[in-house]
Amino acid sequence: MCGQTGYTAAVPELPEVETIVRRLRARLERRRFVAFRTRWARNTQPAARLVSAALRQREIVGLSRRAKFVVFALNDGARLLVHLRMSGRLSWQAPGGEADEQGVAPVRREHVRATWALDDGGRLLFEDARKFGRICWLPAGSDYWDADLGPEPLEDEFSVEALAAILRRRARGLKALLLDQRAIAGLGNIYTDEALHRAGLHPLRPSDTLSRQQVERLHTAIRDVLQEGITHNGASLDWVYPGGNMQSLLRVYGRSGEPCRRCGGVIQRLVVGQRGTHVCPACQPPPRSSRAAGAARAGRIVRLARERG
DNA sequence: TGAATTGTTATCGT
DNA sequence: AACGATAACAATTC
Repeated sequence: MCGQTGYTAAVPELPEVETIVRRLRARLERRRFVAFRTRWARNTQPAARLVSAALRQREIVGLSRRAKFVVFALNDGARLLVHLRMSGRLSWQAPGGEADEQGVAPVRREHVRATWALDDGGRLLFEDARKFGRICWLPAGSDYWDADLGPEPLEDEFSVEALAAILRRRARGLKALLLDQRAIAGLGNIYTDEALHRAGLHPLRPSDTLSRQQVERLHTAIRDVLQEGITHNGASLDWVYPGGNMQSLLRVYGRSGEPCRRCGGVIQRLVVGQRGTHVCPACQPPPRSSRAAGAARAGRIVRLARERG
């Protein structure tokens, strides 16, 4: 069970996208696109016929991940980006065969929004129940996209110093900052909650108030939880992203009402920036300001209850 | 049945 | 004016 919440979503974050890329790489690298079709034009930029023309006979020279984007590097220097957003999935279909399920949920034909035919007769399918996913073709040399993304947290450039500078530069709640792809690339709701719990930091803690030791703990927590996610092929919480094992290792996400695995306290669910947020109140003490705000809210609720009798 | 889910963008407030 | 917080929105599932 997931506490009081009836529905959870396993939106692909950095470890899930990395896993998808690794699974697809051998199937796609050195293949050529022979056709592209979209059944939901709004998800494709520029217009589908332009993308189709641009991709025809282009070879995929590299498949990689940047933030939560799947990146196809093409032999003319252009790049094709796929962002899965909330419910996107990419699956490979063998020549003349069924989709390569790898033992996971079957392709839902009605949710296939785009297809790429490959020169070996195989096909790449883009399924996306909620239609929030995006397909974007970038001409050679275009880097405006990359410029808006923060550092990759698993790369060497993401040092303790780099994180300290990011935290110091702005005075924001830690959760909002970690979710901001312009600050750090690749974290989503699950791994942000997990990293903050491991670091013993509250999601509302102002980012510019951390001690050096706390910055170090957060740095370690972010890298460890993402690396662990990749090692376990990501977290599978529902039909969106099957095939991973990380869900059984989560310490707070989706565990409201259950005991903290570190201290035994009860995991709580709050809403921070309109996002469901999971904390251990003992391991992640709220900042003074949020404690005061919480007390004021609680007082007001009590008063209202009294007034109503 | 409606609450829950994310990233982007527009708007509000300080 | 600049920046941070907040709301609205896309569409679907259970």
